[in-house]
Amino acid sequence: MGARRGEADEVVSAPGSAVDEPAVRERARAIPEAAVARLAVYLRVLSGMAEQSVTTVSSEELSAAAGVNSAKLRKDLSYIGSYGTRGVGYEVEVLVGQIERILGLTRKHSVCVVGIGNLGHALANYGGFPGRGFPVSALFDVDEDLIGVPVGGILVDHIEDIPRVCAEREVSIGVIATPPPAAQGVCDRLVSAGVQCILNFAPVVLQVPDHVEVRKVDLAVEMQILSFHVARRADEAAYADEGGMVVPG
Amino acid sequence: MGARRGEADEVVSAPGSAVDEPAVRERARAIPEAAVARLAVYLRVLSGMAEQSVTTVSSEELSAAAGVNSAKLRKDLSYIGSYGTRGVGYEVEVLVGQIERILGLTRKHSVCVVGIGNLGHALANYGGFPGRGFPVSALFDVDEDLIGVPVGGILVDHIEDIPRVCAEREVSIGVIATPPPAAQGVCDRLVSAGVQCILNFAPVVLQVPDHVEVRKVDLAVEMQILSFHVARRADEAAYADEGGMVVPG
DNA sequence: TAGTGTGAATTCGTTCACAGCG
DNA sequence: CGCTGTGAACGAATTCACACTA
Repeated sequence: MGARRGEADEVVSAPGSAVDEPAVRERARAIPEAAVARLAVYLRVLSGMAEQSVTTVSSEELSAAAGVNSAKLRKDLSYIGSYGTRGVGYEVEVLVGQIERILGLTRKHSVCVVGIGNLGHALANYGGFPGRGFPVSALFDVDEDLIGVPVGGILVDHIEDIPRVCAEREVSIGVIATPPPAAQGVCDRLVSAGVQCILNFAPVVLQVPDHVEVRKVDLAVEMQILSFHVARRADEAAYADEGGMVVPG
Repeated sequence: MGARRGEADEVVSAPGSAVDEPAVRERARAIPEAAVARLAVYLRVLSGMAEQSVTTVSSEELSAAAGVNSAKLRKDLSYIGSYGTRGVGYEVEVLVGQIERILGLTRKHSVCVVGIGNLGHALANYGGFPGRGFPVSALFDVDEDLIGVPVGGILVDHIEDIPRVCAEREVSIGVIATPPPAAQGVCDRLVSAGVQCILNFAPVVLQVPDHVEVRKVDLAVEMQILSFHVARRADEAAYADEGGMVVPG
């Protein structure tokens, strides 16, 4: 904390005129995280449509395919500019391009995977991560039997070499797929190697400096949230059985 | 939609007096989703503490370990009742028990995994899902070469048998790890088999009836969110270089 | 006319700040 | 006295509803 808190001139009208690259800076900061996640989903749906030679979509169609309501979709798209045509809809190609630009997908992001167990293997074998643009360019483990072995076409290096290898291959995203006890140590190495974005599959809360972005994928948490819903349903059912629920007209 | 929208008497004061099981029903519905996800994290941290024979924690300690601030932690815990001691903190064992109860972890939830590729294998081999309480009791695929083969101790069945097998083994959570084109079909089968909770690893937006709960784990989306942050950082750096940033006092 | 783009209203979640209790 | 538990203030995200325009 300190130098943060942008001067961001409120997101006012008059957006996408002539300019191309500039003016995006202020904009980018203003997009809510939740909207960014959805933009990625819209992008996938739109890519599918493009493949099927669909050229135009309305907010209604696109939102249905993406599983959100149309107001939310339009609001989300408005964060990135005005690329629709009133009375008509959006050009698929244009939206794909604009979302890719905002998400920074016009540039490649080298990825490394640390921890080549079951999951690490699965990740390495995706070979060029989901949706491409994310080439896996380094793999790490501690197991001596794995060092130097190719997995998904990449040789596994030792965890000690994270700083050197990550620097050489300009890794910008680190994926942690180690057992829990190893995760924080690996994370520290990645951070000192200059990696600023981390995707963590280990069920551990990572401690990182402010400038590092961590996203986590936590199986146990997901399962437990589902469990909560199962339980809630059971409670409601029991409640209804007791005569507590009013049957609607 | 219709019979929803609880009568929930506002969550007012005077909570955990004598009653034990009842009164929780109204309560459960009132816990924000975001808080449920965090409760799962607190549970893990607390379990770790219990293993190390820690008997008491303050909101300050626990929140630091869980990576949230203490106000949020206390608010989250207040949703499940008043189990702390003012001036002291919380008893680890008590909190573990209460969170497990709220998350429905006192009951086992049978899980099936559909799609036994790289990821499916990894999931099946966790054998009894993260944090236990989630025994994997069925596996499915379409590949004839896999049917009848044991993976992680369970025989793989054909996708056509989802309804029968899921009913027999009382599966309450379905995990989809198939290629994208197969996901919706599998989802439909799970739903018609009575599975009400689904964890979806396929990069597809599933369409399900209202009463089914879907959580998704979407690698591509996670990577793209990180990409967005990389891009934002780059923009900010460029902006600062241009002399646009005011160096704070 | 059909459908975008967006202020305004609303809902939801977080943080503050302090009363109350052990 | 210290720490919990929580109303109240705040802020972020969603939804509404309609002016606007191709």
